[in-house]
Amino acid sequence: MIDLKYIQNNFEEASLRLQKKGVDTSTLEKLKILFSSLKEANATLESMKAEQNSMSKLFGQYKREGKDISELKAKVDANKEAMVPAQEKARNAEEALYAVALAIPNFPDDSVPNGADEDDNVEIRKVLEPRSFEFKPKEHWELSEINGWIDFERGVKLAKSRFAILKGEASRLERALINFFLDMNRQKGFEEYSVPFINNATMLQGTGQLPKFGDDLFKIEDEDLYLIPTAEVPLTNMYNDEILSEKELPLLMTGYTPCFRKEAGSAGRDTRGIIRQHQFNKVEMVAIAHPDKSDEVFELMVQNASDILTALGLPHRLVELCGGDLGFSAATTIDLEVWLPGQNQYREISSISNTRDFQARRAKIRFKDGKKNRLVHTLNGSSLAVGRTIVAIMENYQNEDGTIDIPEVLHKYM
RNA sequence: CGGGAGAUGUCAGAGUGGUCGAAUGUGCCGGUCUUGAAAACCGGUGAGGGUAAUACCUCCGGGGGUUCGAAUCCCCCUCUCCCGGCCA
Repeated sequence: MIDLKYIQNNFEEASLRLQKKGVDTSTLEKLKILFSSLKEANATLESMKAEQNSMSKLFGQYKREGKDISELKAKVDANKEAMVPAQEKARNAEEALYAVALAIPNFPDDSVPNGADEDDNVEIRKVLEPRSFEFKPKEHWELSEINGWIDFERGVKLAKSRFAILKGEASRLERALINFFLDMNRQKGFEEYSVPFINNATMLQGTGQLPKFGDDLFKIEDEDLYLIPTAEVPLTNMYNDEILSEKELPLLMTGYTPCFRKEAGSAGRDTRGIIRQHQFNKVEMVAIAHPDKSDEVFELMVQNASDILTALGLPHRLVELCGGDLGFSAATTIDLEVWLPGQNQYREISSISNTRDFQARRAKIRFKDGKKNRLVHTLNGSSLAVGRTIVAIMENYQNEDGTIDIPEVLHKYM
């Protein structure tokens, strides 16, 4: 969540910053009004409560002294009755405020480029030269057919569209990749975790998926539980509502999980192949960092993801997202896009974000800074999306007859 | 899924209607003592909101209720532990 006090005290600046992310001033205006009316309602209610408390204390005193309490009781009863509407007002004000506040995205960093959508993203650099083919490279679903790697039809039969089955060598490749990614992350200092794939609503709110993006989540029937859309949710929220000591920062975590997404609003996009599935595997990095150190950690994460692609011999580029393409919780994001010769384009394979204190404020993750408690910075990034890495290997390592070579670094894993 | 017990500050653990944001111990921070450390002794030490700073408000698993007043009484829920069932 964004800092409401900051909005109140620096409205113009806040409004300008959020415009980059497409939030219009009227929404912020509304938020500001709701915030002041909450403060006003609370002030009224609290002074009534204070009065009630002091009268109640007197009550006890009078009784002990054997004094007459009928007059006091009348006063106290009247005040109590008067408190009911004040209470109602304060509760409504709070509800109204959070309904708006929780749906406002994070401030983008000042360094984030302006822009409306992915066309305005800024390429930072390319890594590795795409190989030149003496034949027309095939797309991964064509290669799948030749090698019998992916069973789309039976995946759909088991669940529904956008589910698939990996078979034989493809399945073993997936397992190898997961292990390879985790090992690479561990070498960079990320501690490995195996976490629940189902989390409750509080945690989803902590990282920003709820309440606004509930439509993208698979919910467990009759339970306050959801299938996780990314390991970012459980890893970050491990420290939900905790106060850390400064010396344990930064916490660097990694974990493999399947991810479940409804892909609402993606109808018609990437319907062929396994680029966009309702269930996919991913190895994730999450960091909880001191606010002054989160930029360093961010660099480490970006470099690590890029190094993994390089080790696999996969050409890729780093792209800085513009304001309009930035995710809800992110203050800054760098995407890694891998070269797909079959598609003849770069496609997203990793997304690394610094959310600053946005998630920390929602999830109440703090650290002791001397005597004070301060919000941490949280960061997350894929290292990497497993399914898309398989696609990238298929297309980049294909031979003219459709067979696929396995990258050198993976040999010991298969 | 059925039966029983419980949920209080870092942890342990008192507290059954007002003087309780909460005894005591422990941990942590600071000090005295010491060449230094330990021990001993002294002091400090929960979270959120509010304020210029005080006041002040909220929080004893969560929600509701009784009462002038609730950690304490009542109801619902969640979780933990023990016993049984089921099961990788």
